[in-house]
Amino acid sequence: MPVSLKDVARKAGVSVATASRALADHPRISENTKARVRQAARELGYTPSAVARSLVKRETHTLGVITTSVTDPYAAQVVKAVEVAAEAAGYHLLLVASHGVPSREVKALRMLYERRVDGIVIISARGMDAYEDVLSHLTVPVVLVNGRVPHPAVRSVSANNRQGASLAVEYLLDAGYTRIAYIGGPTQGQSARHRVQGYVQALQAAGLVPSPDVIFPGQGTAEDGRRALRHMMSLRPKPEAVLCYNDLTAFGVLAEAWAMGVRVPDDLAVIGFDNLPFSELTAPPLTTVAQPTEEMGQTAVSLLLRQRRGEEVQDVVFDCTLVERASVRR
Amino acid sequence: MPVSLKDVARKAGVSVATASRALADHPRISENTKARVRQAARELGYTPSAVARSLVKRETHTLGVITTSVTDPYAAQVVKAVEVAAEAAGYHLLLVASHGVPSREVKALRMLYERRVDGIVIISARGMDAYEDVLSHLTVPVVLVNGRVPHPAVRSVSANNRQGASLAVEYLLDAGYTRIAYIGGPTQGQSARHRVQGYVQALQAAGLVPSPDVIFPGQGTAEDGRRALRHMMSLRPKPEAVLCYNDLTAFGVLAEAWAMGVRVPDDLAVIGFDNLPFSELTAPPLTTVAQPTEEMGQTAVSLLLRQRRGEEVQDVVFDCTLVERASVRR
DNA sequence: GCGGTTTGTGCAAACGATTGCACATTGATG
DNA sequence: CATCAATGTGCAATCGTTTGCACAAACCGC
Repeated sequence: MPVSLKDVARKAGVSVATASRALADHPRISENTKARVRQAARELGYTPSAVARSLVKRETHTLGVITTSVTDPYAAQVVKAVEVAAEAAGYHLLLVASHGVPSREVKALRMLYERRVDGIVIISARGMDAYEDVLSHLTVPVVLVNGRVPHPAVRSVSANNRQGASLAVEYLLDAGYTRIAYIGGPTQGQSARHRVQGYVQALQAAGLVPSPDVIFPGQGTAEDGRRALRHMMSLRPKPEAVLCYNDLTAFGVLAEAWAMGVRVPDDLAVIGFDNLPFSELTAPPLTTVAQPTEEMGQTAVSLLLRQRRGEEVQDVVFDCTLVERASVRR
Repeated sequence: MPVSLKDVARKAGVSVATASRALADHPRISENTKARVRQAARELGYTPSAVARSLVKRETHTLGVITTSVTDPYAAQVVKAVEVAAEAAGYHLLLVASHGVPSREVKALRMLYERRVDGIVIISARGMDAYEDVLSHLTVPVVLVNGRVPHPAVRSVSANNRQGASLAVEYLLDAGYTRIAYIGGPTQGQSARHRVQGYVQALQAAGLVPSPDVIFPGQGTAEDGRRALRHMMSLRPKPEAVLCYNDLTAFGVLAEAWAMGVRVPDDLAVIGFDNLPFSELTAPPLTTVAQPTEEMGQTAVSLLLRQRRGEEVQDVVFDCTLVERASVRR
């Protein structure tokens, strides 16, 4: 059983109130008493109970994070960013995985609320629709990273996925590629919708017509990339380049290309999205669209904390940048 | 402000005690009352406060997890396993990153204790020595994954790193390689020490003498792999195969090999350790030693929970297995 | 119609902190 | 020496639950 303030107070021969103030370095407590209390606390190995403190202070100094899975490297990056920003502000993270299942996202939301976290960040939410009724009773700020929900109280910070995808396509166009394929992501998420839009728009802006038979479905997994590549290689004429919904899909393309003897970028240029740490380790290193995950995480935390202080805050959108590596010929 | 049980009780016209029992489905509360209370709770959007409950029940249903970083893919795998095991048992995770700094590990430990988590799992601990005094006052079970600490109250679950490394070397020997290099990991951690021992022992068991000039230092990063490969290629005779402390290092070797035009496995066989999800996506796919991370995570949680119930538990060690892929010729 | 069980509810004391207020000392001031 | 401010400490309420115990009403068997 942990030692409580009462134990410390008894040992120091003072009241609980005094012990509390002594440890909090209250100015009205004599140095002498403070010393005695601190001494007692040390000897007993006293560690204050954050749960008791949270109850009275009505704040837990904890942020809830809902993510699909820790093993999703993109999510991991933003979790990390959130973690350092939170840590810097004196907050810690209660992490829960939804495994992409909408019902579990809602359950997670409720559980975090029960635990009275001071703010909630949801990364890449899927089941937005079902949120309505849960959200309506929440008294805690929520921000979505790369997602949106119609609820007025929910803020979002996201990458400009449309712009990012367009950027990639323009880059390919610039490099002389014209027959450009696309491998899509989970259609429930808005990032996937925006990316395909960006792809289509950039093509149209260049006077090209996006052909449905080079737009492949996918869920953002490596396996989707492999499968799409196999289809792609059976097409006549073959695509010269492919933009992938995310890096993971691109990794699948690269892996399957190696297995099939397709040379990248000579036979096919490949471009990813997310700039995962691994993407500079592939053979060839992957050209990809980067989101400023660092800033996004920081911003998410900052929005949460500002909302908590009663400030009115706006959604924020970050532009993407292109990271040139060797999977596209220049 | 969240609505409290008092609000619900008032609305239903009963005492707080009755409201509490009604929601807990206590047998001595009439169906009628239960219905009224539930109704009131629903209408007000009542969500019980886990912090208040934790205070009286003296349990938080939360497990603390200390890891180097969420972006470390190995750690992420075991965090995930811990997460699902915890979830299944009705627990959630307070995640904190130490960034490999011993002092932060200790701080994290203290913070988790303050928050009265029901158990703590530490993944790949580094600064074991400094733990002694913190640990001595802890009244919460702690288990280390892939690490050990002399403290009697701390259990550990780990992979048999020595056996794993030996397994890899024997596999290479079997395949006809004899000049086998090794790229090491962080020497503070015990996993790195055991792996190099396994490497050395397997060589000696085959009557070979491990040569210091093919044992390269490293910290388990991709950059270490790249650097080591460059050194290696300048050696005469060159090593025919290399065992890496972990997959990340192996990825670096592979990436640099691609850049230098070194063919794997024809010019050099490469073998990793950890079997990260990405290791089947490299070119060529990486042969590697796998730890049963799933079981390890589950076991960690189970040890924690059993210790909490007062059971006496033992350390557990899992054997590693070899995952054959294409970075070693057969 | 009387003891005795069953059923349903509330009072009040926890859990472990924080904090407003009252009170007792001490010291300074006129 | 009376007055008042400053200093140091404790009492008790509070945060939002749970739960042991007491108690009243209803029901039972005889």
